[in-house]
Amino acid sequence: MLDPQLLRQNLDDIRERLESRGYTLDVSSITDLESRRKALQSKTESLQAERNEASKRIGAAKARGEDPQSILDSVATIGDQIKDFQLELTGLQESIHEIYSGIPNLPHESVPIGTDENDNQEVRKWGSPAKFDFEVKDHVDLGADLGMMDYEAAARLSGSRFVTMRDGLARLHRALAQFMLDLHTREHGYTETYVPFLVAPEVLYGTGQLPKFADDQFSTQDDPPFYLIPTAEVPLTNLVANQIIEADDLPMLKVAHTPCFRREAGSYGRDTRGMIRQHQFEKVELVHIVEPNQSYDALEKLTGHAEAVLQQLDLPYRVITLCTGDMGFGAAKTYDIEVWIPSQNQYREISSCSNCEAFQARRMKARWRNPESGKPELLHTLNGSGVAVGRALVAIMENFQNSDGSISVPQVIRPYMAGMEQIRLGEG
RNA sequence: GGAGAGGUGGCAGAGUGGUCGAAUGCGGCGGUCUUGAAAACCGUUGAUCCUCACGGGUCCGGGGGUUCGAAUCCCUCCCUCUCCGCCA
Repeated sequence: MLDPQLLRQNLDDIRERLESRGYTLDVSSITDLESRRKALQSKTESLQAERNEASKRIGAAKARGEDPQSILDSVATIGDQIKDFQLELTGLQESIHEIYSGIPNLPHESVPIGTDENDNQEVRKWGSPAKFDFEVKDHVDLGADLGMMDYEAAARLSGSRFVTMRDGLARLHRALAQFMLDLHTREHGYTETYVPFLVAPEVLYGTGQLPKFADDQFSTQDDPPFYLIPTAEVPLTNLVANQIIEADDLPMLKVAHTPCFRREAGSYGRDTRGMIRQHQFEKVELVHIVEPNQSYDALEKLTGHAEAVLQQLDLPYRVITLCTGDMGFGAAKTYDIEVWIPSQNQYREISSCSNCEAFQARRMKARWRNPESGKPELLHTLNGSGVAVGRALVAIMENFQNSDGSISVPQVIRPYMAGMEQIRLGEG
């Protein structure tokens, strides 16, 4: 959520800045609602003040043994009036809050203006795609030929966009997550964190998935429902919801390995083949909780930590800055890291690193005590994949495939697989 | 799932209808004393909304009710703890 004060005072300016991300702010209805709210609020509050004052006089009169009847008469109807006003005021405030909750974050000034992914800017490239002297297979064929990856079996259990794996591939998948966790905790200073995979609705509100993106989430039928986390960003970031963090405890760097669940509504027909886009996948997620003036430094560091994973795995990638039109709802600035996928002859997203500034913190009421002011102030939150495990598996399978259909295990992963150097047919 | 106890400021803990946003202690901050520190003593110390400001409103787990007035009474939901049952 944007700062309501800022919003009220700079409506036109903010409308203009949001225009760059393809969002049209309804200035006139906001102006209208706000002016009605303002009038009603001051009217209600002065009535409350009047009642409080009279009630005190009644108490004082009784204490002196006097008859308070005349004061009682004078406030006989005030309670009902207040109730009516409050009802209307609450309604107005809810409408305003609903509108504000649906407004995306303001892009940072360094974000390129653009409408879609074609306007994203490449920041840097690392490594160079390997040259193959044979016809490359995609990970689906590689996995099937090894007998270790079966989409039909998964479909019999759960329908489309699920996978089953066995033997070497299942193990490689697990090893990748272990490797990433160890790298981030041992070398990048993150605290390994275990979190719930089912969360309450207000938790999804805090990070911005609700109310606008309810259709993308899986939920249970309980009342209130539990939501299956679409990313560990949700529970990790919400750990500071409704908290006031001491300056000494910042920055907080958290890492978690979790399954992620997404409906993928609206992506029909996209990436239907293989593991790129699934209803269930695993991800190692990085979250930074920082004081505001550190957040852009933190974004560079966070992105670097995700890149380190790919560098150690020796996977070629590039980093791009998302343009205003391609950014997610809560982000002020986002770097995507894209890994080389040989079968598609292109780079595909494997990590997305965002600075949300105070956007999520305001929704979550996540604050820190600024030593300079002594007052609680909003934190800045950042998140990034470090990295998507399923897509890393795809990238390794395709980039490390050999002409005989076997897959070489990257050096850094071998200790996690009892020294195994290759995954090949008939060997578990 | 059953039975019981309980949710009050950073923490502990009083407060059962009226100047209670809340005693007291601890902690934090400032000061006196000290070469410095500790101890002792004094002072100070919740969050949030509206307002340029003055000032005012709201908050004692959430929601609702009774009342001129609710931390306090009633209803309801949630959570925590203890015991039993079940379970990994």
